[in-house]
Amino acid sequence: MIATRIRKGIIKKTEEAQSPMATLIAIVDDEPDILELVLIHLKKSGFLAEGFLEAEKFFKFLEKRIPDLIILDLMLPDTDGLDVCKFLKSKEKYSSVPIIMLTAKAEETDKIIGLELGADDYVTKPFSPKELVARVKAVLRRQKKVEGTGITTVGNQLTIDFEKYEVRIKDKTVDLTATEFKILKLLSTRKGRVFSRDEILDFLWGHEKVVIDRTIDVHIRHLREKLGSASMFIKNVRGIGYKIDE
Amino acid sequence: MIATRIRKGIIKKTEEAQSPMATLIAIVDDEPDILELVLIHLKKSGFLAEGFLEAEKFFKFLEKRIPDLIILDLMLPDTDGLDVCKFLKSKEKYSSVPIIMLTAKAEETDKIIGLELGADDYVTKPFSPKELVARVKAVLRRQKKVEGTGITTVGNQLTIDFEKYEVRIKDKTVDLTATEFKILKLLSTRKGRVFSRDEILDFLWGHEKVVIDRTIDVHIRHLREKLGSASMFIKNVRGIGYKIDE
DNA sequence: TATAAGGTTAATTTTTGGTTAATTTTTTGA
DNA sequence: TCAAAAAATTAACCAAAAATTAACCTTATA
Repeated sequence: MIATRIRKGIIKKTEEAQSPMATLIAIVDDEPDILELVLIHLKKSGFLAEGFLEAEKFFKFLEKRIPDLIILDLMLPDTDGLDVCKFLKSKEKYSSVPIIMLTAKAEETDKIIGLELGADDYVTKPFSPKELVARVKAVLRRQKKVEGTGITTVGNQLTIDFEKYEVRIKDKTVDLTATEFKILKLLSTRKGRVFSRDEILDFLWGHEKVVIDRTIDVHIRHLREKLGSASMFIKNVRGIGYKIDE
Repeated sequence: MIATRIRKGIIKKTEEAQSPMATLIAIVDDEPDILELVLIHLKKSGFLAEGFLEAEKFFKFLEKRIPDLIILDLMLPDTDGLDVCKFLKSKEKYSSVPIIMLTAKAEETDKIIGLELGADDYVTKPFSPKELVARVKAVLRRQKKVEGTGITTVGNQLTIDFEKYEVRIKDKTVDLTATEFKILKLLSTRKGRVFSRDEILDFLWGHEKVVIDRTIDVHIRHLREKLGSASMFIKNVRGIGYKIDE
């Protein structure tokens, strides 16, 4: 009897351990109905979700916890969603948190602006909650968190160890220069997200150093050369910049 | 009485059954929300976790059980987290239990102080629960490796005895200065990990002393000279720092 | 207080790789 | 289908980083 209970206990524990970890999602939207609806659907899908009607309260929340993903309405009453996005991206702490934008208009220009500001995806209103949840999952899947372990993989043949500054392709180590490594790091920590050449340069050298942005092309070339077959994951988005796509 | 015996039995069985995973983690944090969140995530990851809002209760708990890892908020209402850390490290009983510090500010000085006091890692608020869990796993993983002898070997010709402050190359002892030894220790306890010159300097002298980082180059040179053939394991990563690579 | 040991600095040489600019190829839209 | 724009490629140049060397402090100790 006791034995059985012990067994069960163990089995249950194991199952828990294998289940996906709770993912915290923050939603900022000034329309209570929509906020409520989104929250319900996210929670039904097993996410931990927190909603905010004002940017103000959202910022308060941010001081205590960093969510795994942020859903942001472009149109907020107190602040502009784009400004929030810009702010988040400028802070080291939050810069790696993926953002999904909710936009009222499906204008192509908005999309571009969103991409340039660092959003990882955008959903146009009106939207179906199911679609939003699907997008959330897609972005998270792409992301494949690096945190803590300091290791990430791209297309399961390329592994990047941030502590060791080591890159391996199918267990063969590849020598990268510091700059090449940093670019790869930037792109791979936000898979799918497009980075402009200026953004990459800022990441590399900060604002002080002024360098022609064509330089990035050359670094990308070197990277691609060294990565060989795995270079297929580094993609150019014409007119905008570069990204990693698995 | 019977209850006690059953309990004992269960505990023993459980430990046997899931040797790597039945890890007990204690968290001390005065903010109920954060405590709750962390507990949820740790448990979902398969850890046994106990939370404490006050240092007082945590100490009571310590009299009964020694956790495998402690997560400690630097800012506690009744006691200073640093004092708790100092106390734990001073007691033979608890000195080998790894500690992860939660700090409100990302002040560099705090970090160093924490590390000097024996904390194994630190996470700055706000943090993502996932990151914390990943750090916990990383610290535990590291712990396992170091446990036991206190002797490390590099590329099976270089042995380092941390207790005796002794370095041998193929059974011939090598005389190192304290500084050289410390650098070798730092690099060899986290093989492969690249340390910047600043990190090495912080490890050597803390933050008070201000020294030009070129100094490290000279120490490395001396080290390499003394290590002879084994110096091949000390590698420079241009633009980043030094590491040991086997 | 003289001495030795070890840490630091500074100056010089060597090596590496980041930047530029010129050229070719590719993409896109009129 | 053609012209313009953007990206890829290539090689030369040069500046930054590391290695090396020697001289100079600092501190502990006899």
